[in-house]
Amino acid sequence: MENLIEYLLLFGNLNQQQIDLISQKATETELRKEDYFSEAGKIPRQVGYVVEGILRVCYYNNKGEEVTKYFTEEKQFIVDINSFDNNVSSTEYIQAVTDCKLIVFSKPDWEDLSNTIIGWDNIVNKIIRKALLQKVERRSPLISEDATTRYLAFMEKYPHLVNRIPLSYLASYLGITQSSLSRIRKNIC
Amino acid sequence: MENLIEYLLLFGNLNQQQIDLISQKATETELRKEDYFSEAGKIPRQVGYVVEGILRVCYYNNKGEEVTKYFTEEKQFIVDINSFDNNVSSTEYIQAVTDCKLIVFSKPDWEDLSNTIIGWDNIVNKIIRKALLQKVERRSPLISEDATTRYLAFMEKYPHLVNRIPLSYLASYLGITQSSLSRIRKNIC
DNA sequence: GAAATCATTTGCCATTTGACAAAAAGCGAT
DNA sequence: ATCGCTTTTTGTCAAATGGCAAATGATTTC
Repeated sequence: MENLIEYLLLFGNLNQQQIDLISQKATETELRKEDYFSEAGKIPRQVGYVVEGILRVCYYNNKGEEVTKYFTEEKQFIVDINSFDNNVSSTEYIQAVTDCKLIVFSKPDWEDLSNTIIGWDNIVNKIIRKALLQKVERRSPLISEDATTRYLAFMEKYPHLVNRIPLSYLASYLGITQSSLSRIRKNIC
Repeated sequence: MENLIEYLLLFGNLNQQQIDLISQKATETELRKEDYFSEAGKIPRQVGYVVEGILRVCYYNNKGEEVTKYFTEEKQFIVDINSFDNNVSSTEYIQAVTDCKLIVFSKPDWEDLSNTIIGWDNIVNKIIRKALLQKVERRSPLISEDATTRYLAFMEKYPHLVNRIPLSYLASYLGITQSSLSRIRKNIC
C-alpha cells in the first residue's frame, strides 16, 4: 500500500487524512497467471494498480488473430480508461502474464475519491496523461523499424520483461510471427 | 472562430463572458505548405487549433530517416503537449502538409485562460485525453498488419486525406518505402 | 514552351518475413 | 523416469518488402 501512496505523491500532495481515505477504499488482491483483469465485451468496474507482476492488453483483430497491444510493468495503473470513464464495453482484454499483486478500487469508490479529495482529479489526470503519452512513444517506433531493430528496442525499454513473457505474446506485440522472433533471437545471441 | 468555440462546447459549458475572453486571446493565423508550426530542439510557445488544412508530426530516427508519426485533420488542437507542459525542447517537428488556417494561443494567454475560466482545465483535459487515445488507436493497428492492409485501413480512417498528402509522407507513416507504397497502390487500383 | 526540379513509378535483385509442418525442448502430473 | 501437453526452434519454400537506379510524370521557373 505504501507503494501506491508513494507513487501518488509523485504527482501531487496528499495529507494524512486523504491518504487514510485512499487506503480505506483500496483492496489488495491477486491475479493468477492468465487470469483476466478485465474482458472485452464487459464494462470495466475497477481500476487497478500493479504492485507486482506483468499484465498485457490484447484484442482480436478482424482476422481473429490475437494481438498483444501493450505490456504493463510494476508501479502503474491499469484500466481500460476509455471504457471505464464512459461506461461502455471494453474492446480489449487485460490479462495477467505472470502472477500479480494488485491494489484495486471499485468504480464507486474511485468516484468517491474524486468527489472527496480536492486535487484527486488533478493527480489522476497527470498519471493518465503520462501513461497515454508513454504508450504512444513506445508503440510508434515499432512501425518504422525492421523486426530485429524492434526486438532490440524492446529489450532496451523493458530489460526486465523479456525473460518473463512467452514468446507468442512478444511476437504479437512486435507484429511478427513466432518463428520470426525465434530466428531473430537465434541471430542475436 | 465560431468553429473553435463550437468545438470547445462539445467538451464543457462556457458562458458568453468566457467565450469573449477566449476569443480575445485567440489569434487567427495561416501557415504555408511546408512551414513549421513547431520544431525539434525548440520549446513550443503556442497551442494551435486547426481550422483548415493538414499538418503532420515527424522526427528523425537514429538512422537519420525522416519518420511521419501522425497526421492531424481539421478541428483538432495541435501541440507537442509534453514539451509544452514541461517547458522542454521538442523532439519532433510539426509541419504544414497543405496551406493551413489556424487559431493560436500563446503560452501565457493559454495559462491565463486556465487561471481565469473555471472548468477550462477540465475541458482541455478531456480534449487531450481524447486526442491521445485516438493516437494510440490509430497507430497500434499499423504494427500487426501487412503493408497493404495498413494502407487500406489508412484510407478508411482518413478518407479525405489520401489525395492531399505526398506519397513520401504517407509511406513513412505506414512504415514502408515509397516504392512499396507505389506498388501497393498499383495492385489495388 | 523549354528547362530544371521534384515526385512517383518501374525494373531488377537481395533480403526479410510469413506459412506450414515437423522436430526438439521444456514442463507438469503420475 | 515416463507420458502427454505446450512452447519454442528449425526447415523448406513462397511471398512481401527493401535497396538502388533509371524512367516517367508532374510542377515550377524562367
